[in-house]
Amino acid sequence: MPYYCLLTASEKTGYKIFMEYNFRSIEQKWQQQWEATHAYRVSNDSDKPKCYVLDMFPYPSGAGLHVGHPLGYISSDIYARYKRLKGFNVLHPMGYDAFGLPAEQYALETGQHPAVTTENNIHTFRKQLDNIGFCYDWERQVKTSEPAYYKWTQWIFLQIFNSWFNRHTQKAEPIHTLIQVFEKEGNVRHECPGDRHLHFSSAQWTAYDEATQLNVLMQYRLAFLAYAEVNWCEALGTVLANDEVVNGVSERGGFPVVKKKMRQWFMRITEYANRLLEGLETVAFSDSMKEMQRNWIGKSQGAEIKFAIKGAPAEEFITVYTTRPDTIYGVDFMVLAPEHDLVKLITTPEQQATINSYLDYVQSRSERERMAEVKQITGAFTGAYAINPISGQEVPVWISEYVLAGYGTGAIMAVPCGDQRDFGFAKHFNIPITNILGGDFNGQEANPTKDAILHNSGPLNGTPMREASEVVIRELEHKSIGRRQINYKMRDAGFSRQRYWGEPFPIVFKNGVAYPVDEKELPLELPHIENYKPGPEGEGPLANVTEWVNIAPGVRRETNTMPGYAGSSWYFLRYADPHNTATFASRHATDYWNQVDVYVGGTEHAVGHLLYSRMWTKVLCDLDFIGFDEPFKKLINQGMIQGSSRFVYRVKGTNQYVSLGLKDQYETDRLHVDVNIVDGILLNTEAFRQWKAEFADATFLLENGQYLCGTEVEKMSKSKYNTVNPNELVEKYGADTFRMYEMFLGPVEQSKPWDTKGIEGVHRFLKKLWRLFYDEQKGWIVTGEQPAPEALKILHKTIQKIDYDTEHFSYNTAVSQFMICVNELATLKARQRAVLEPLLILLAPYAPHIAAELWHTLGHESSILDATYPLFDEQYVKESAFNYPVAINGKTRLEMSLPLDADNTTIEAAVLANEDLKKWLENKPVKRVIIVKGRMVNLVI
RNA sequence: GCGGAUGUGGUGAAAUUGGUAGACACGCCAGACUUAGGAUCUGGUGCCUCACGGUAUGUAGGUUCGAGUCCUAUCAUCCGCACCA
Repeated sequence: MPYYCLLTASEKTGYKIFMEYNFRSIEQKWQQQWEATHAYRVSNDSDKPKCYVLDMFPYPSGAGLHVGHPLGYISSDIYARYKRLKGFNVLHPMGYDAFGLPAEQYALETGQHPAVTTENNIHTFRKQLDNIGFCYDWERQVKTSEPAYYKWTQWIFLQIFNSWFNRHTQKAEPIHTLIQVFEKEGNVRHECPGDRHLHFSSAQWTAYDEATQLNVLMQYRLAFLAYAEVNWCEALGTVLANDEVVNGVSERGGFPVVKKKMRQWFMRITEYANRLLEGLETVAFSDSMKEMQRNWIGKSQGAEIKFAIKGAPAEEFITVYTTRPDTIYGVDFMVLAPEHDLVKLITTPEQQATINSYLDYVQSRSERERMAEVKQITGAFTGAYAINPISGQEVPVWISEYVLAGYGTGAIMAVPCGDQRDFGFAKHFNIPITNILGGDFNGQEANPTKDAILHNSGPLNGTPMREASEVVIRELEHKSIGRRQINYKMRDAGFSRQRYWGEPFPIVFKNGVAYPVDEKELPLELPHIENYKPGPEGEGPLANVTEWVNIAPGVRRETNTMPGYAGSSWYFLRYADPHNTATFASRHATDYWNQVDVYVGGTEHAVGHLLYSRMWTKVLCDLDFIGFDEPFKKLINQGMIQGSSRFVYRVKGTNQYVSLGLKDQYETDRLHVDVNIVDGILLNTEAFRQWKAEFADATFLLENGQYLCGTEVEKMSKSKYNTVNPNELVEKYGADTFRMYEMFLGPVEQSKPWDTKGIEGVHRFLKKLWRLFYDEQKGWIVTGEQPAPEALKILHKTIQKIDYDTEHFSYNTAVSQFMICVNELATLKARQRAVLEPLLILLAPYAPHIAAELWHTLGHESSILDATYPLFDEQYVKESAFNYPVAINGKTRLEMSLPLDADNTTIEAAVLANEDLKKWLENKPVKRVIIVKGRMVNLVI
């Protein structure tokens, strides 16, 4: 480590400078120092135990970082530094999820290439991150939009494309093993996941032409092509994301959006449903997080039942999935999803017009709306009747938007007495309701119980529902009109985007059949374009780059790109070996770093990113590229930092603004005002006038000489002017203060609104800490004396608490403990090195710069980053007596100091002998004495 | 609609997991030092009450010697729901 010129307090020059806590020069100095010495460089070879601490990498948006982002980053940084002090070799990398829609949208509006804006944004992010003093090993940075990175995204995609899921072994295997099976025995033992009704023998397989064979294989591949609906906006000529569609029209321009079927790539994640579910048992995610994933996967047990259609050909059935086969006699009608293939076939001529107009209506409805708006019951009768395969009863077939095509079979058997939505539907359309619950159904609402005795159920009458399911399933299977079925709510994950700014697929189509590009051709680079407009027929912009798309006559490249989660599904593996050009990461590196020990990020990724990356990890593990099948051992969810917006009230039609308390006397418009020109709720009126030209002539109606703003907690966003830039706070108070303040706000997992106000308290704490070392007049005041027992006591209490809290991510209480400790040491005037030195090590993960500075001034040549973490010693904190609260009937009345080793009899005697107690006892006899040793005494009278 | 989370002073919160509610801070009040204070230090600060005391953890019940913590019901707010990342 190069020696840095440091002025100590004893030197005459610069004497004054180091009297005060000058965070700016300290932080700058140490950041430069750490960079120059590569202090955060991490090696893949070490004798130390490893620890992998990872942040969810950010999408580098144009808005830059706001105070919400660093919350998780600071948490993980503290943990990483702490683990390093504890003797671990810690991998703590950072990178950018650099592909994405906003950059492309911005390109569309401004003509700037996404690669350029993304690079600019990354630059801004990096500057902001560097300010806060993180211990990232930047030599391992990844950017998902770089060819050197997405080469491996494409490569992994090809591995997934070239794999199938063997349900017998529950593992992915290379597709050639499946071909061998087909050649030997057809698909008798391997049900086709893409089309269950596909059956062929080995003879048939060998007779198929190549295109047919490839089509069949596509139905097995883990990355596959299928048709699915997208939000199609004719006017914009493009496919829209769900959040670009508002109330059935495009967010931009308000044009109508309809659903359109397009050929798309998918990940067959449903094959992994069970393993994703079981894997949850092996990871340390919060219960709520596991619950969310379980619900998303949505495993249910039930039966698939085929209902014949009256008057239709015998081979046509309405197949339904139900978790309640026991209610089969309660089926009063059937409901198909409006998109169901049978709708066209079974609708009677008389009902055709009704059905058509209903289908038009449904076209305009988003899936979200269809699920959410249940109060409004809609539907249409097809005119057809289905025949209950168990009871033989004929029931009408309806279509309704509350049945979704993507879930189950896209059709349900409706049991209104047991299902509230079915009940509402039946009531609304006057469909008679069969009561199979007897007295358990009141006719006013459905009763979804499983504990009733069946009525009106033919031979099942009198059977408890829980037993009936089994009976019905057996009969269905016996008659071949249904079967036991496990169903998952989870759907295969759409993996195509009709966009430019994403990874190109390494796929070419020859006469419409998909072929993988040779691995040697990777990376398949994204061609540079100037025009970001969509291609014909809703294809992505790449379709316009004809020279890139058309390779040879009849040979076209795939023009879709991969979605945002492609690059993020495996990036944690790349950090282990980021510069490898021969493979995505060497087996040596992934074996060494293995699973991420702690993963920190927001709950918004609860299902999407976490499930996809878990799936990719499982595939790579099955194919033996890595040695573990769960990527993240432990997950910490950081809460959202909400914005706290401020409002001014403009008198309608004027440029006059009235203070909060006076606004009701006027008719006003509420306007967001930049929180950065408001102190608490006091508006800086001068800054307001300068904020925007339109406010230059603003006049104010004040209360008590002040302008008070209204407040509201909202999402932190630029448009609400409630974002707070960490840079400004770091500039004003320093990175150490900022880091500790973010942690002081409350538990990491909890969401809370941002309020800058309290930061002063943390800053004062650091200044107070500084004054333990430096006196304004005397300068450096640390001594080598033996510390007082009180000082050692508070030190060791602090060691114990900080160690525990840091290990458990309880950083808010850790910061409090630092404050308590420093307050106490200041009161004790404790200046001894033996107390202050361990305290600095404890503090180093939280406030690394000030800790490093004082450490250095204490005379250490070696870095505090690798100091030895202090050990807690109980002898210093032992107490001999405890101040017992004495309660009567649970109400604390007085306190008594008693020796801690006193036994219950002694305590009881001492308490009952207390004179002050008399007035509380009101001469009533003590019925019972409850003593909790070392805690409290309670007398019951 | 489904799923998840959160409700404690004026504010952010703490509470060893069933045992003295409000630690630590912000803010506010009073005072000291100071040429000055947006520096620093001291004291106070849940609410009601002059006080004695009473009362208090979204609301309503319950279990318990004892409940912020456990149970039941209920209300409110926030987040996610598959093409934002």
